[in-house]
Amino acid sequence: MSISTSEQIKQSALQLFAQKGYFGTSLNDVATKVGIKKPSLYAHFKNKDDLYLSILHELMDTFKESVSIDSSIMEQYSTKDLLYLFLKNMVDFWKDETMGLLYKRTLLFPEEHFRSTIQEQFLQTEAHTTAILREIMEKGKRKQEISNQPIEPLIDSFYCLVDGLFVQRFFYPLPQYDMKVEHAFTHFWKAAETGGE
Amino acid sequence: MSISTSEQIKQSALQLFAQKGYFGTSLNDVATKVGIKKPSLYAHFKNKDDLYLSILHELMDTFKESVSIDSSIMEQYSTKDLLYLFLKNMVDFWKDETMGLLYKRTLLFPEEHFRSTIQEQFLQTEAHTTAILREIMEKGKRKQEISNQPIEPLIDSFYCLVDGLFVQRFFYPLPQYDMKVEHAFTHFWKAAETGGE
DNA sequence: GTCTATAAAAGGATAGAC
DNA sequence: GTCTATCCTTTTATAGAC
Repeated sequence: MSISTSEQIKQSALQLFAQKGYFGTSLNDVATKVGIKKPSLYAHFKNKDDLYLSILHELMDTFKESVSIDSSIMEQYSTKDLLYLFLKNMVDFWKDETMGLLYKRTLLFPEEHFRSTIQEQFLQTEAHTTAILREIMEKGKRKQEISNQPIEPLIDSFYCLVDGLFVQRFFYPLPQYDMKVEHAFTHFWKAAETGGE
Repeated sequence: MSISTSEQIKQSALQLFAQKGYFGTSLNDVATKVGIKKPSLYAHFKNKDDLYLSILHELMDTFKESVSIDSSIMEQYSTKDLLYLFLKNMVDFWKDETMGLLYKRTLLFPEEHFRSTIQEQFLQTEAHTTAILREIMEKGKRKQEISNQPIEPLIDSFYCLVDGLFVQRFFYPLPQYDMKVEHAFTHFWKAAETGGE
């Protein structure tokens, strides 16, 4: 048994929305890519908005899952490794040419029509990631792997690092980019760890 | 004498393209915003692409001009002040709700149709900014205001800072954002200056 | 230069046969 | 579920009067 048509539609639409945006993508484009005719789409989705929103919804879920850290790993790893893992999870998600690209496009330039819906979803997602980040850092302070400083500025600082890498993925080819990630994280950790100034 | 219709069209279109993108903006939207009828636009521009490209072209010119540094200032200011001025010039450009926004949108998500044209323009612009940056830093090394290290990684590092702030302007309201800029630059300079590690 | 009228094409969406 | 045919609307673009 192979992949369902609904799933094929979502995958094709995801790619097109990511590359060309909501208005840049027509239902005809989607249908052609799947290999069916435009009206057949309506057997699977109410309309274009329904298709778009269902993709966005899955996207957010996938992102949250991607950056989550298993509790057993949370126990075993050092704070530095946890932070690096967390950053890598995000970065790997953005490396994806489809999901990562749509995530970026949607976050930075939400379609005006459902801006509030999108914003709400992102706030939830951000709350989720911030909770993980805070947990890692608080544990790091307890274990004295992170120097004794307030946590909020550290989180801010981490997000700044994250945002820079978020954009740089647009510009640099992969091996070069991976090195930037490495360097940036090293720099960040230097200022966070116990003994760092 | 007041502003010409052509100019009004370009200003209105600039705002709309920035906020809603190329495909999200119809010529009807533009005409309505200007207060004329759609066909009147064609007395000023060949077609939609012509209007869009002429706006992009001006945008790049304005950006280049914004980040340029007068030679007399180049002589007088310290390296630290020059770098800060240079960063502020870019950041101020992105603060603009219209030009800055269109710049970001175009750079990150160029319309597929003229992707190559756009990319070419950005490469020229980047060459321009990099030249300024290199000039500042080389002078800084000669004057021993910057520690004796290779310049390329320093430029990379500066661009990383720039990219992070580029994105963060989407998320933070102005007074908060200005503080982020301040902090991020301070952090950058610490690692660059003579005596910094 | 700006308008009305209109063409020509594309996009979203539905009806109904198979 | 998928197709053809069709509808309605929007969009880009042109023709021609004023």
